[in-house]
Amino acid sequence: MPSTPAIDQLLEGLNQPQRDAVTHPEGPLLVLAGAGSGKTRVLTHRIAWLVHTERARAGEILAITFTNKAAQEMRERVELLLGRSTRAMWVMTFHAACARILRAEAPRLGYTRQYTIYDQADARRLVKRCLDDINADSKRFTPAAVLNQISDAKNRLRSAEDLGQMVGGYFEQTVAECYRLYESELIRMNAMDFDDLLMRTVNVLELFPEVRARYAAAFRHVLVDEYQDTNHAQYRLLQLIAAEHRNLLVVGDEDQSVYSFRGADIQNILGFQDDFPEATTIRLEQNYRSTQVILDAANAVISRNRGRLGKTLWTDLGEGDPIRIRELEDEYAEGRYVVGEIDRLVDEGVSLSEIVCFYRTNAMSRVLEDTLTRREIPYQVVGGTKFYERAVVKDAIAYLTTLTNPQDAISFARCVNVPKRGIGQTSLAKVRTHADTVGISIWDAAADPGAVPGLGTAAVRALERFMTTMAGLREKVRDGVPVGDLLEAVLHETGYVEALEAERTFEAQGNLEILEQLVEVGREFDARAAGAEGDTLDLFLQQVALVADADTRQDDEGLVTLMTLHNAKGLEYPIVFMVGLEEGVFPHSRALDEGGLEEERRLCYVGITRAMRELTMTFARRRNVFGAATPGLPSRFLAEIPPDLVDEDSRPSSAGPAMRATTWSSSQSSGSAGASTGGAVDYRMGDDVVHPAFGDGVVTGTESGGIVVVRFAKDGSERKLMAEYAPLAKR
DNA sequence: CGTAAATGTTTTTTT
DNA sequence: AACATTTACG
Repeated sequence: MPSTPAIDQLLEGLNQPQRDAVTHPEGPLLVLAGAGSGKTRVLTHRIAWLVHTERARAGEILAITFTNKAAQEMRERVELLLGRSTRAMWVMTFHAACARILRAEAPRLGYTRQYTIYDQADARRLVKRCLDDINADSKRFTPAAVLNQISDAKNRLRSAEDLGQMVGGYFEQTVAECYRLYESELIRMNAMDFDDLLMRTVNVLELFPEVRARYAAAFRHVLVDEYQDTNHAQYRLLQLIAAEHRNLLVVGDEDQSVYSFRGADIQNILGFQDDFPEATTIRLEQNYRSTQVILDAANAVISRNRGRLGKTLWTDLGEGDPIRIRELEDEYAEGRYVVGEIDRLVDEGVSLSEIVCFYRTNAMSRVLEDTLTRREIPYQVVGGTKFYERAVVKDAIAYLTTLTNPQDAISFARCVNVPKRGIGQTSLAKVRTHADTVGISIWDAAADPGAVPGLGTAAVRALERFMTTMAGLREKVRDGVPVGDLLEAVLHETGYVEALEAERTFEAQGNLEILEQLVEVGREFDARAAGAEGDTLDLFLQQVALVADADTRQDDEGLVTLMTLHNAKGLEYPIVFMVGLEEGVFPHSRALDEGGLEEERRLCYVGITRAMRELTMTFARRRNVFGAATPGLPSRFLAEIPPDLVDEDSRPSSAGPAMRATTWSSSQSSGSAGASTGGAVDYRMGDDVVHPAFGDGVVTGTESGGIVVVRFAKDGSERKLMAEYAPLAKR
């Protein structure tokens, strides 16, 4: 029997709970998977098992992952297990699945199949325009903040009307008004933002029962990874699709929920048993990744959180090395320390690809990058300025978008005068107004520039030339020219490449190389999509719009990896550095303001549990924030790690107080922490002081850890300074 | 209309 | 400090 050994193979090496999850017969299943407990294995083996035992055909499986990269990896692993293609399987992110459903169903909502997907920058630009249109006070209503509010509403499946009807003050009503206009603008331009992809899919499924029935029947088995990070729209989507077969398998860990700012609702995983009373729950608590010391530290930190389902990780990998905590002078010393350690590790035979450095915010990567570059250590940054967010790439994409979606005024505006063609803001505004008044698309208005009132003859001629070029390119789109060739044609016929070449700068050269990469991406897409139907350009644009920075990570390269803690989820590295463990940085001050301490702690838990063998955490006494030196105290998370797990000796920074890992939490209460610095001055409320940068001030308070609060006369600002280190003097 | 200077904004995290 | 947007001027 050929099937028996294969099934054995599928279950081989799995522990009992993993095996139970993989062979779960039918019905809802909740897998609470601690960090490093092999949840990806469970998911891949489960899918393979379903197909292999003919409980589902490939096309009946919908598997949701958090990133495109994870989807791709999952697909590859399932293919390896099954030994056959998984093309019919839906293995993708929520957003990609929704985009795909909407490509088929969006016409029911008044969109065309060629709808544009706006990224956050596009969306913000549009919100800004809407705010201007409704004359909102630009001081109180920043586009980013309002877009956040709109995004929150959409993630809760609330329409602009819903929001307007809810009682609320002036602020809420203005947001609702902006939302209403923003929404009608999106529809007019045949565009959706990221949140729309989810909400519109839910709309389609709710409004058209026959559509819902079709997808609900099609997906016999639905599997969801990182369930703790789903928001309400995603939750509702799963209910609509999975309520029938009830074969919903969700895998998650409430301790790793770190996306509440994106609307993720931890209640989704905490309440799964209430939603599906017949659900089975399986816990995976054996960790196959980290040493016991690392797990003990992680367990100790996360145990401070409330409202957990509760689980304790264990391993049989042995104790391992203690966690190293290091105090550095500033972020440069921190960078030098980390890079020095990397050097040492490399000498010991460690591969660069085994090393990762995590930080709280993207901006913190720069110092590390500089230091690595100086020491000539190759590295990769995951996140930061993403390929598809580079201005040149967005320009090129805007051209393609304009060609396929002529209603998209944002993309049109982006490319119409790049390179410079003499069609500036004033002319563009006239065209736009004309289009709005007559009720035609911006493309149609521009196609007949003579009819636009008040447009100068030079602008008319420029527009005519531009539109002739674009019309020619549109012919190519109609003829089904491959994406790679089309991109090439666009870049040359519009004069884009020539303009860059004429610049003759180092930067322009780099941009040209980036564009070559983009053309290459197009060609690769063509190669893979060969034989598909005619509208490959739309598919390409859809795919490009949903690429995330986490997807750009490379493995098996001789590169050190740098990334934010948020990007770290789901990954593991033998050697982990966590930098910037300072109050205000991590936990981030803004998160603290919003009551997000527990989420910050979960983020810390995620970081710690990425480490397999060695974990080093650093903090700096001084850090430049917004270009100004800011004193820092060790993060409270450091004090939450039991002292006996920490290596306390060999402080790299000779200067400064000899704070021990075990003592900094207690020493914070004494006014002059650390003691050993000479000349520590006691400040009292009301003392007149002077600061070289901020000028004269008066002490308005003192806080634990040797912090004085000073109000400065010059700008009336109140600042917290560390009495010991700040260049502050009594008068 | 385009350039350069001034001004404002940003840094929390992302599909 | 870095970058985007707005303003002033040629």
